[in-house]
Amino acid sequence: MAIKLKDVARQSGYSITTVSRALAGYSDVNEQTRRHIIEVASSLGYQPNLPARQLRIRRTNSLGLVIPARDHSYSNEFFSQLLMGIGDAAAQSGYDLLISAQAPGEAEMACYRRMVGGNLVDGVILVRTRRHDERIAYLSQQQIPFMVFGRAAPGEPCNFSFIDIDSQAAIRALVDHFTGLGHRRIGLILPPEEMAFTPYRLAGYQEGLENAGLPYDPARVVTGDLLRSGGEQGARILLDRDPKITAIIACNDLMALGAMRAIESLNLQVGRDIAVAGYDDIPAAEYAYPSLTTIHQPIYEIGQRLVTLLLDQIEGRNSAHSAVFLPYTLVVRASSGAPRQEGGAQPESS
Amino acid sequence: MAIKLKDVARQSGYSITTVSRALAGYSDVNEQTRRHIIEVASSLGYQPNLPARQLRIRRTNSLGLVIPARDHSYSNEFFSQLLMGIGDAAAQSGYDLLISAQAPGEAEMACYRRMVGGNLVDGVILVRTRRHDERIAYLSQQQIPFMVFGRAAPGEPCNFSFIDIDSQAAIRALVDHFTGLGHRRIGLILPPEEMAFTPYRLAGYQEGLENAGLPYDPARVVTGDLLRSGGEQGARILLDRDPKITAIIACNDLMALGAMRAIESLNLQVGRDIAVAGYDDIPAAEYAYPSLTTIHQPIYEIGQRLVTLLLDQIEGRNSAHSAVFLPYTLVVRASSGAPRQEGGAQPESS
DNA sequence: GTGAAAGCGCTAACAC
DNA sequence: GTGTTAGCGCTTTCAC
Repeated sequence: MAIKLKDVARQSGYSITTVSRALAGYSDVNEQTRRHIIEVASSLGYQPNLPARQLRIRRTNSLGLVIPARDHSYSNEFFSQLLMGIGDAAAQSGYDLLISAQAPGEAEMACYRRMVGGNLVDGVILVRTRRHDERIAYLSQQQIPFMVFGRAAPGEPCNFSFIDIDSQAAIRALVDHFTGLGHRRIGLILPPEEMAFTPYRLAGYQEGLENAGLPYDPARVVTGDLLRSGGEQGARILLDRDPKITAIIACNDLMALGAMRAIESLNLQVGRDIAVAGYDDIPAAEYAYPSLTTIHQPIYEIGQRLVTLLLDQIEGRNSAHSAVFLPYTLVVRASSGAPRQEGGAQPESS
Repeated sequence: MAIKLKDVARQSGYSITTVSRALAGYSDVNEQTRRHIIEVASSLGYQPNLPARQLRIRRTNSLGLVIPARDHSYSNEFFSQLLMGIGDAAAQSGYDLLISAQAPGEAEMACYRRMVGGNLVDGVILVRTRRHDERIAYLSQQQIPFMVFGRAAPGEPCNFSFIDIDSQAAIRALVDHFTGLGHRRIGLILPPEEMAFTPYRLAGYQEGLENAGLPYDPARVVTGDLLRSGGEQGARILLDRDPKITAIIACNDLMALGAMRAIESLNLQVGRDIAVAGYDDIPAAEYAYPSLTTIHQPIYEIGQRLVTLLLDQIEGRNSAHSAVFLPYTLVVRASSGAPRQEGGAQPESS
């Protein structure tokens, strides 16, 4: 049997109450007494039973996080980096992480209900907002503190605290970059429809084209599944529709790698024949194909800030909704060369 | 106030006891009654208070995992891959993960004591065994189910359940590979002393040399910190001691990348002037420098199996200690070419 | 097949 | 400063 408060009480000659207060650091305990009690407790190797405490005080000192199960994982690298930021910040403030891997769907919602309704966590971090996000609706309704990475889709109410990157500006910057180099036929591989950030990225693409006086052609835009395979298929479709495309922007790095594979399999050379750009997902940029232009997001830092802001809510330091936007970085590598063919002057026809 | 058993009882007209049993799926409840109770419970949105249940039944349905804090993180990629395997397998069996990020040291031990002694977890997964591992000693003594990735150091008792890779054979295979290509001056960058697997890797290196009839020269061996910087420094030292080295084996991929950087900074070419090999840490091999020869471990699968075996212990399916060895794969890429210089026939002198 | 009651280990009124 | 006591919400004898 484990040592409990009662044992420390008996051994030290004080009551359970006094022992509890002494150990909790309350001020109304004689210093003498406290020292003695602490002494006894540590000599007995006392460890408080945490579920009992949690039941009593309705706090757990843990944060909930539901990550996508592998089969549906859009990008491991992204989540691991985020997780490290969240984990480090949480641990530094004395919080544990309660994690469950679930694919979107009913089991995922049940997981949130269990964590939140079951009093397992003091707050929740939610990643990758979806359109009409059921999870956010649930958390708001439960009035539990939570922080979100990613604002709501355009037109939807965004009455919750979040951190986001201006992905619209980021994609626009990529397009500007390419048009600046003379590219005029630029393809885009979008994330799935249901992701809240997808419309922002499309908007950024359109703005970039407009900046350069280029027309928007829906045939240059496809949707991928955020996996390598999605990028590969997407690039195939784009090049099939228009073999004269000179640059492809994928909305995450994994799809960009897939696009590169497709390009190579067509016996074209990435960076010479066709430029490719990605977006964040592989923060360890050093490992990535050096010919990939990409948008870098400070994912680790985002994880840390999510925790900081969440703890502000939990510990009552700030009740207002916060909307934080972090800066991105355009990382240009070898692949963003000028387009290969007939100059860039003449307007294109569809 | 959240709905509790009492509310469901009142609303359904049955006692708390019966409601509890009906919901728990006990057989001694009238089917009629059960249906009615379940109906009422779900209409009220009942969610059991988990800390209360945990207190009562002394089970939490979660598994503990302490990961290294970033500053001390040897390799994020490695841990994220492992985490995904662990997370998926745990979720599939209805377990959550309780995670804390801690650097080795006193706070780390306190974390284990809190999780285990505080009744927060039903079992623990421990990664990267150390020499005289205090964590393992603690867990054994507490008699809590736990699984370890990595056996004990040679000569130390290994009376706990673990999964491991035969890293001795793996390093030997790398050396065999290089000597087979004609390399005769092969450097080795070892992991830190305190890691339990370090001696196995050194032994594999020595065996490989012996296989080829080459002498073992301690000057060809250095220790790194498992980070990129450690590999860079290590390679510098090795090349400083003997500029004629034609191959370097780093004991993880990150150090291998560091070694490559050092080589390039000396205006040598990896794969032509000097061959480089790594070991596991970056499972997403596709992203890695294509000129890296490496040993691949099935890290995701190891994570899954760790959970499977841990649950066997927790749920009483198997009480015996298990020692599982999983196979590695030698992945040969561009860099393992033949040595650059004066042929491979003459024996080397130190 | 169902209910009354005890108790898991802790914290927090409240009394002294 | 310290002790008595109630009770957090659940499961589980035990009685009927």
